[in-house]
Amino acid sequence: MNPEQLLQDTHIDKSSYIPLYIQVRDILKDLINSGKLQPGDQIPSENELSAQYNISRMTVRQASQELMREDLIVIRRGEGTFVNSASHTQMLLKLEGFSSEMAKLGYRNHSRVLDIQMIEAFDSFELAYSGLEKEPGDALVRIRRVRYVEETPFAIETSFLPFTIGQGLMDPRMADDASIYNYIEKELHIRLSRADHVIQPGLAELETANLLEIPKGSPVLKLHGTTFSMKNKPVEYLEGIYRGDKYELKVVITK
Amino acid sequence: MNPEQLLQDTHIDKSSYIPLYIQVRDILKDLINSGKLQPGDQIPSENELSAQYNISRMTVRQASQELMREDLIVIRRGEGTFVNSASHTQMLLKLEGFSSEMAKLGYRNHSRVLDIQMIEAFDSFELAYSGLEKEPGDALVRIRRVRYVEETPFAIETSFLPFTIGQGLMDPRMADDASIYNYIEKELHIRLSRADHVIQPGLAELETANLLEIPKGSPVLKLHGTTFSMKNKPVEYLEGIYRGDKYELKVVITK
DNA sequence: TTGATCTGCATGTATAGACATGTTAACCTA
DNA sequence: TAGGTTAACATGTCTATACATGCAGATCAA
Repeated sequence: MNPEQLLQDTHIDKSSYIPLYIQVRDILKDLINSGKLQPGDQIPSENELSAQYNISRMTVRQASQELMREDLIVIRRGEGTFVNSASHTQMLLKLEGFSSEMAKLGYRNHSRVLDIQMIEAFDSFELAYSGLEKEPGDALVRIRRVRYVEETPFAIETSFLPFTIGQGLMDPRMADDASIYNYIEKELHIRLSRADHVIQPGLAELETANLLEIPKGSPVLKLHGTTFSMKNKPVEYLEGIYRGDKYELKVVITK
Repeated sequence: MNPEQLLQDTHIDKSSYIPLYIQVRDILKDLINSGKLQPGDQIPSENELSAQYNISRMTVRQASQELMREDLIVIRRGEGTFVNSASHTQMLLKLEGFSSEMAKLGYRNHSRVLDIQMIEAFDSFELAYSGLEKEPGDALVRIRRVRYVEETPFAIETSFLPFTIGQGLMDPRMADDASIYNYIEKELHIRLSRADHVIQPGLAELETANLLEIPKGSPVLKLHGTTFSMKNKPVEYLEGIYRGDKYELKVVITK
């Protein structure tokens, strides 16, 4: 559908008390929600929209920036603006690395490496769901760590990395407190963009319980998901088990 | 500390390849993280900053808008811009109402009301943490519901509402499928803005397990928190228990 | 003293234009 | 044909300015 058809029944009211950028934002939102714009579709360019409604491009940008923050669209410089295909994602969680967050709050935290191994993809059942998209037999590096705040263990994290990324972490330089994300960003110069994770409740099994120093069967949060680079390549599949009594998910829900 | 002292050692580099608004953003971020600006402190006004660095006010605004989105500052029109006191909030979760979300995915869902009662504040231990800020003895309306997807129960939700808001829900019109949020927004014309929630894992107790049709001791997600109106008044305190096998938290983490 | 009004200052919205930079596809050339 | 260049177009950054609107404190009037 060309821009004229798409926007033909839309209009803005310059005399309205509703800000113009809100009106534009809502027009685009409606087009997406009504299905007239499908995931992946390109949205009329900023110049087209500003011409269509006779408003300045900066005003259009205010609208599209908001939609980008809401994850309804993705904006690609030089290319254009598109309806986000992951628009069924119901929830959005922003966070920083856990270490820096805890450090900011004044807690000392560190990790203890349980083991670092080279394994074959599909050794682990969950890899089938990992998004790492490895062929069977491809090499992966698996790192298992226990994470502590002060002297209390609060999580077990198992990272699966493609061999090209993980090999540098297999040598003895991989000290207990090395940050995998730091290594990927600072040493390999791969910039990370996002992670898709799923969080579920679970019960601590025996080995888990021992490592976390809690009774077997205690409630835990289980997390698994994939971290992606800026180029949208999966760089890590993570499984984490977090103590329910020491770890809670703080959440601010906004409309 | 006056603006001159505060900003005296800061500077921006107009010839840098780093965008000016990023430089300003990071200066302010540093002032906050270093403690030179304390929670509640007022940040130099947009005009002061634009004069200080000899950049346009729109560029300053780009910086402060980002910090606002990161929850580091609060901007109050007519008043000024201040360091956010709740800056320890680590995570941000966006979501829509569950019903509309499930409906969008094609699932039929409904609720069954267990009971609706008028109670006194602090009848429930958790109310002390609820943010409803009621005096002891103030009247509250408590609504307990079991929520179903198709014919399977997936959650028990207990809502505590201030009497002025909840009283309209106590009459028989409160059908099983009435949406509390719909009622508040459509009938009372109170617009909702955000909710602060905490999510933790737990184990299903006997009554819970029976209602959710799962074995006693099964893993569940426990949620509690407060929903706020646009005017920042708490309108609901919610406790929810979600089946771990039917409910998972889908999460997209972004930088 | 109380209440209403005014005023200064803060942020909110909007403009029209300039230049920078990333992406793609068409084109040209060896 | 393969490879490099260019042009068109997209978004990114930035300016200087204007007027609107919200808030708080000062001022004035009953």
